[in-house]
Amino acid sequence: MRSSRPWSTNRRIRAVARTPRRPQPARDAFQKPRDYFAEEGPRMALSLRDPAYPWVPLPDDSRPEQPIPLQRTLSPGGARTVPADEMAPPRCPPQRYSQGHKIAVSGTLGPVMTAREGVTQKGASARPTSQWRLVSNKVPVVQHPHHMHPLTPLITYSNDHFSPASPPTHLSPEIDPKTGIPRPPHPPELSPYYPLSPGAVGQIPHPLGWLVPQQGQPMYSLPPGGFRHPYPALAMNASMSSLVSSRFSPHMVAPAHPGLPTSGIPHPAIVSPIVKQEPAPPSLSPAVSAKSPVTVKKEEEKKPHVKKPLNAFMLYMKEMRAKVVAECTLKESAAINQILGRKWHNLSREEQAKYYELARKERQLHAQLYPTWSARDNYGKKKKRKREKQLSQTQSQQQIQEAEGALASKSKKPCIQYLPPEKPCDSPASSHGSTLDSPATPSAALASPAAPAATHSEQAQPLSLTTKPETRAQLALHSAAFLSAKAAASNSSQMGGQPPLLSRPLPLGAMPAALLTSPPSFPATLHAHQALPVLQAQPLSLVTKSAH
DNA sequence: TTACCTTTGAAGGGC
DNA sequence: GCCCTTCAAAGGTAA
Repeated sequence: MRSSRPWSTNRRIRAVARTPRRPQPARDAFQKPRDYFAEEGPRMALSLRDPAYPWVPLPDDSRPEQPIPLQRTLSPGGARTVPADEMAPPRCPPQRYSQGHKIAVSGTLGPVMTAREGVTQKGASARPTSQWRLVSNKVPVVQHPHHMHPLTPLITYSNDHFSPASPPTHLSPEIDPKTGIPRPPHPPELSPYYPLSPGAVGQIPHPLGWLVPQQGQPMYSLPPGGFRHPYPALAMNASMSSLVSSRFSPHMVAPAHPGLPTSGIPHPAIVSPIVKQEPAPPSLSPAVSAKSPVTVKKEEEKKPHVKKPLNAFMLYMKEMRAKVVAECTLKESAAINQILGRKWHNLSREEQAKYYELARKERQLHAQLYPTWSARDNYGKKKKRKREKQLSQTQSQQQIQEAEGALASKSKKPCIQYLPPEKPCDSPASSHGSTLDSPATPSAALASPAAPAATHSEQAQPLSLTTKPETRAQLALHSAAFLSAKAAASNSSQMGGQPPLLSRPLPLGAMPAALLTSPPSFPATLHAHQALPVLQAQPLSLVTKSAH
């Protein structure tokens, strides 16, 4: 059982995977409220407006995994200037990516991240206790036919991310996001995501009023006593009600017990290959336990697929995807996700905190609705080729070098990076002119990726930039290809007429840095110690990886 | 038809 | 406690 590690612990893990362990700094130095991400019920009342809510003020460069533009320096109080993503829309890659090619960067990661990690782990248990799990049953439900996130309409914050000038297409009640065909207007009093019949729902205050007081208008409702909370000790507050009424709406969850009300509205987090209603989990049935393995397996296949609760970034993606798509006329999720990843990093901590809080509530509610559910339950639901892919990402250095050898053969198809190398979306250049904004990454350390980080302080860790088969020259060419007319015009106009960074010839030696879209955030498919020696002299080590 | 791509975060298990 | 793996969303693309 692990505690949640909300601040990119896994990202750190990805980034510094297989890097030599370094002495960890005192963790108290960067502690944020240790129970901020705790999932105990009483702590849910913690408000974002609570002065005690924000993290212990950290200088931006203390969070190396998140490159923060220089003009978006956070004051100790959390005030910020205009974020980059508010200054310029995402620059859209003019060309689609080439599947099978990837550029990944592992950022310099300092001790702060580890400190946070330790804090979160020590702060509080992030998951329901075993007692919880013993109490309730898995709720058999059916999958909601619509794939729209029910939380999305709820997380409409006041900033521009949540109140775009033009509603995303998927939020528009008039245009079908997939077909583009106008669709009948949706009753304003009902959520566009759930065609709940007016008679089936009542009126409740906006669940996220603590976040968006101006949107405290009723959205959904619960029938009086319609939802029996399985955990009386965890009385739902308004936020909880919001989630219950939306993503984990009891109306969408078939009751685990006959006494519970039924609505017939499927749970959005449930995926079931076949619409079914099982009276009880097979594992709990003695009859089932006596069944043959084949039967059990079949029933296992029939079990509803309770999906994982969305994390903060997923919530953010669902919220912003349509906006990015609208701005970029890009529909490929891989490219969109890259943009969103950058935008995510460019969010202020306050903005991210909203999503972390939402995600925390989602997890909490999910744990309450499915106390017996485990993330492990969904293991194997997806095909295993992905696992093979990930294994290839963590292959040995020798294998990587072999892949690099294959790279040299140039036998692979050209790669088009999704994002333009620099400032593709909103990240302004650093003051030192480098497009790589990695505050905690001294260039000296970058220049010697293979060197132990300790030589440059504990904060320095080598960056590595990995790509799938592609030469650096190809990368340079492809980078230039990012200069679409639209992106160029957009950036030119929004950057005071300055030409886009990539519109200028890019020296080959500068490619690694220029290719960085969100340096510390990229998965560490390869690492510094795996970099080719020839690349270690570069500000960032550029390593290639063969396509699988 | 289905897996892959891409992103970050959470969770679980191994060691 | 660290490290690794898997999955969550999404939609075009490739196999």
